[in-house]
Amino acid sequence: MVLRIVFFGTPGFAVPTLTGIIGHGHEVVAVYTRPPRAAGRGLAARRSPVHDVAEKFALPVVTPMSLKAAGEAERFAALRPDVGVVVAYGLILPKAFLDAPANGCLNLHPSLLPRWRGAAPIARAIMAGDAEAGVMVMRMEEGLDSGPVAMAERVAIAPDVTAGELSERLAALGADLMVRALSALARGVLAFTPQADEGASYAGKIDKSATRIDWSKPASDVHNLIRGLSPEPGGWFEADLGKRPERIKVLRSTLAEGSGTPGAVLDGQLTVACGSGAVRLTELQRAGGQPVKADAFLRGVRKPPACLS
RNA sequence: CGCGGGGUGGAGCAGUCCGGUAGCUCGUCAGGCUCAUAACCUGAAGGUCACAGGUUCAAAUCCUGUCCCCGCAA
Repeated sequence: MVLRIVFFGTPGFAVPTLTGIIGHGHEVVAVYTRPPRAAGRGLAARRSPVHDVAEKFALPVVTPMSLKAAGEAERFAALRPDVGVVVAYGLILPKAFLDAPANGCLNLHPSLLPRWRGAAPIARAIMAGDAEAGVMVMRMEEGLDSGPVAMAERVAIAPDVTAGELSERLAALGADLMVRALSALARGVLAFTPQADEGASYAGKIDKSATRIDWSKPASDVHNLIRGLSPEPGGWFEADLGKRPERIKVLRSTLAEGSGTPGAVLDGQLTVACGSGAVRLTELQRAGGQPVKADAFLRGVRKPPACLS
């Protein structure tokens, strides 16, 4: 049975699921995505990754500023969807949207629910030092990411993996999971298990003020911050490399041996002392520059920094 | 027209203010040394200095315009 699907998604994370659904022959009758933002450096309005993909497949694209606006729920219901599929859309769906499709709305969420409900589950899981992450397909209800779960996939979080890498992996696994869930739904055999509320935690948005590296923290915390924020928005520190103090992002690091005053550079390989232990910075990005490996970074610096802040 | 940094052999950078031989640290290639090596020594190749005009005896450098990359902010 071919399902009539309305897809909701915005960033690159949602793209594999959209293309997966299309590839499995379902009828995507509309794609909702956040409107092009007057974002970017100059002013240029930029369309979302999902928007671009939807256009490539000549799918109708809908970009409401708000789903609460008059007529939006009616317009959605008029599409007569069998199911709504939501992946990192960026707007809360009002109850009228959740109830409109015959089978409700399914959401793909990249965490092991009930842990890390909310906005930034992948980054939060890494920053917290979790050993495991995952993706889940659940039926949406009014609570935030609290609906009953139908399918799940777990993955180990490797010691040095970055949020970007993990996100890519989960996006691919999640796309496959959602496709399977939709197949089961089409056959009428998709079953749901309620989430336990004990153990629930919330993954709040990443506050820019929390992206600065605090060298006085334990090395594991520093390392987890760096990789949890990599590549976006990026953990950073400040140092004077010869001209004036500049902001330097750290995209990649490893735990290392050593100790010293927090922020002190302990050797010629950018091993930096933390509150306890040390981390080695292996990929960095200067303001205005491209991300580079540590050796290239050091080659371009007049004097290697001795102390980071 | 939000603020700012940048484009210089394959990589990362200096040189630009104050015009006058294309530099540094690496990489690559060749040879040497070595039991051996990512180590060390010697040598070599590799560049329209983003693009287009202008000024000048002379432009990577000064002037004008264009393209592209990035940090911040939203």
